[in-house]
Amino acid sequence: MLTHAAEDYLKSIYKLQEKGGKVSTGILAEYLDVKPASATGMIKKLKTMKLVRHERYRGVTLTAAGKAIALEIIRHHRLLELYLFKALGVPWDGVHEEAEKLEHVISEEVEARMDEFLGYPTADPHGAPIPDKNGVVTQTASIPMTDLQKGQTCAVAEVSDNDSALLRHIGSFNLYPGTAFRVVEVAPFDGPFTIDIAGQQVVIGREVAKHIFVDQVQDPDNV
Amino acid sequence: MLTHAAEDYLKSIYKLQEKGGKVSTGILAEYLDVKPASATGMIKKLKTMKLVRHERYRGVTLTAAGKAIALEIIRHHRLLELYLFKALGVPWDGVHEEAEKLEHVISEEVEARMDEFLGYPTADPHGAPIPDKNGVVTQTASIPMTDLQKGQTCAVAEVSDNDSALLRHIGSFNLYPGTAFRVVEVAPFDGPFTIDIAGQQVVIGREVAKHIFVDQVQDPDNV
DNA sequence: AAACTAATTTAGGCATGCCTAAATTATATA
DNA sequence: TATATAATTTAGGCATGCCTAAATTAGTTT
Repeated sequence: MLTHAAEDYLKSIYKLQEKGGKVSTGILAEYLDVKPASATGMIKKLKTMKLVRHERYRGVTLTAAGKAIALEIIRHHRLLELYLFKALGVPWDGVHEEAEKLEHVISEEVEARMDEFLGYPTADPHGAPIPDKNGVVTQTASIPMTDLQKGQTCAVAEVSDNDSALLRHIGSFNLYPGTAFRVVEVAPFDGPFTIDIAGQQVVIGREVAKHIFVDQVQDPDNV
Repeated sequence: MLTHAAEDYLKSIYKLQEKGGKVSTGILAEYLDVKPASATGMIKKLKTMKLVRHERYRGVTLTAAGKAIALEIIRHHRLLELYLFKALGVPWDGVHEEAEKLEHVISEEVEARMDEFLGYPTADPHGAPIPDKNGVVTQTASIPMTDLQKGQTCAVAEVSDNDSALLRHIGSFNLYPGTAFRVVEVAPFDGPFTIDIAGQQVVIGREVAKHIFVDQVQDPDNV
């Protein structure tokens, strides 16, 4: 079995590969809050285990085996987040941290029981997709809220999960995934967004909006 | 924060202290499946942390601080066992192993939510007492099943939790804590027990009976 | 009391995974 | 092309927690 640290490296490589593309030692080290020299060491070890490919000075890639493990850990993480949120009522700004520890430790049995309890869900409380038990990820297309125009309606698809204070803030406006809203006003010069959620008007700063992703975007009827 | 290993040592010292009395380095090492030299090393470290008292060649004792941590871990373990059993339907012969890993990792928040969900329980699925959040243990008096006489009635109070196969065996007779039964026959020369559970007669070998503890013992009416 | 046995502790080693500092390689600029 | 800068890797160290082998201490026997 792999160590927790090794699992964290594989998970991080997968995530960085998803958005960025090339995963350098430095980027990986920064993401894991570790020095580059430490990342080099773990990369070497993972390479001997045939979980990653690596060419000096050229970055890391997951092998099929490495990707499978990364997806397994991500699945654990997201299932746990949703389970803690729905079954135990842990507030959504706390589930990430908790799942970060539990994801390395739960058995396949517990994974399966949570999955069943939750009705085989496809997204965690922040809207991130949950890989199925075969490692298949169903991605949904979404755009950053900052791309919205005045008058458009949409639904929250996903929010960043790593900043607890930000999540509390977003949660206070009820901007959970699935929530629909309409853009009432976009202040000029990269100013805040005023939106309408179920009749309530709230103002969302640009920095916050960058961490919110939406889908089901529709233009206003009267244009 | 303590390491998982240190927590396991404290927990083990507590448990050995409970039944045996004096906890020697050797006993502790054997219990933890570790060499005596390793136990010596950890004992030294725990001593510098003022979690145990130790005199060379004379055994270990928990300090108040050490006992508090031990009880906290045991509370986690037993709450987790019951939660996994009741909320997720993990079979009772699997919950021990799972809880063994999770006990070091859950937050106070999750502990509290499980406690609430379960209605502030006082015993785990094997009948072992769950310390309350202040570390208070409510012990119930029970006797080994092997002390029972023909004709007596009683209820299962507790069963050993560390042998998975044994638990499956006991479970197949429905001998869960709380289950009442009557002793129909005790075979001579330390032979097996024949008991009546809800009208069904089953035979329990002596070796198995040693791991079952009962309370509410009553003598037959017609004697 | 001396000697033997059992328990415990000390000493030295190994793997993991982090660190800092120095050396190396790649890339961009003059 | 030569040099400066940035990224990466190597080298050596530290803490944790396990191991084996050897030394020490305690307790028991003769």
